[in-house]
Amino acid sequence: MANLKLTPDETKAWMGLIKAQQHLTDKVEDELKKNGLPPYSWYDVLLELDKAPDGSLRLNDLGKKVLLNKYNVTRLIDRLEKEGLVSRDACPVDGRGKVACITPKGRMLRQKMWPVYYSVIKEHFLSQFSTGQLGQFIECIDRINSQFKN
Amino acid sequence: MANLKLTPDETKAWMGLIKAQQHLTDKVEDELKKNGLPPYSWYDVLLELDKAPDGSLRLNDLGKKVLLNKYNVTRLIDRLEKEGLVSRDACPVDGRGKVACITPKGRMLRQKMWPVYYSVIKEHFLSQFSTGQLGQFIECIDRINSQFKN
DNA sequence: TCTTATTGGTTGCATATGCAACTATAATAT
DNA sequence: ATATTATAGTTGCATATGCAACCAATAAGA
Repeated sequence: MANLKLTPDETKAWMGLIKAQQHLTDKVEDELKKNGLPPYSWYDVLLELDKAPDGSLRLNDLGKKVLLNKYNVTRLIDRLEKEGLVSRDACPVDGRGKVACITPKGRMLRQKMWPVYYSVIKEHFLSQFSTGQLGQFIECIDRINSQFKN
Repeated sequence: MANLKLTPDETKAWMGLIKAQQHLTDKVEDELKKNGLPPYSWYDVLLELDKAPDGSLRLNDLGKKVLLNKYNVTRLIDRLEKEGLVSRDACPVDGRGKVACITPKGRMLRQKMWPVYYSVIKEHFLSQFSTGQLGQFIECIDRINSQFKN
């Protein structure tokens, strides 16, 4: 059994990350709501679809991109479909599959959400970095994330 | 109206942060579950209470520390109370207030959760930093968080 | 003091999420 | 080909969260 203790710096780094992300995403949700816009999760999938060729992705692949498990993808797509932001079509190459396809209305909503989202990123996140720091930060973050690619 | 564009690096930093934190907290929840332990949110409040003098805090203050709004604090404390991990007492100095007080059972549970939590932090977070980087990282994160201290 | 506004906390109802079971199709094995 | 197993997606039920309304007590104003 190992030491089981974190140094003060280690604690600061970890707790800091948790709280930072919580503050930031709270702020994003807050601003979206204040502007009468849907939650961030909607933006997240609309963006992935918007970027995808043909504006469509299989639910499964979409789930991996936005880090949602399958039942939550199903239901999120339910809601978006109900609002006419995506359509849900049969997958041509796999009889089990479904693809979500972003509609023009969906693309427009994403565009409308972006400025609000953008301003939070700019004001509360990017503004806190000096020029060199951003690169450093990316390096750390990438290392962490690379563990989770598969 | 400004530019509304992020550079590739800015995007990487932001999206990286979001995904990193999502991966890491998913992993924490995962490991806790795998070990038959309650969710992270329980740990978070048990820790704050454990650190507090007398092991107790006003619900309101607790909420600020764990970044939960009041109704969620009420309900989280409901659940912890039901399990005998905290008691909910009247606040001596304010007739409106309530304090949550951690029980011995609560302290023990926190201790039991710690190694599981610790190992995720160690293995998936700290292990990714070279020595100098941690300090850099803290600096960035602190800047971000300092905006939100009221 | 008496009235009004604020604050701390709780609750009902609507929505969102987790879990396990289920259907249908596809991939693998014999 | 047939049987088995795995994968994609959905659904019912239980739990958790958000929102607005609420109660009770303190604080602020006239």
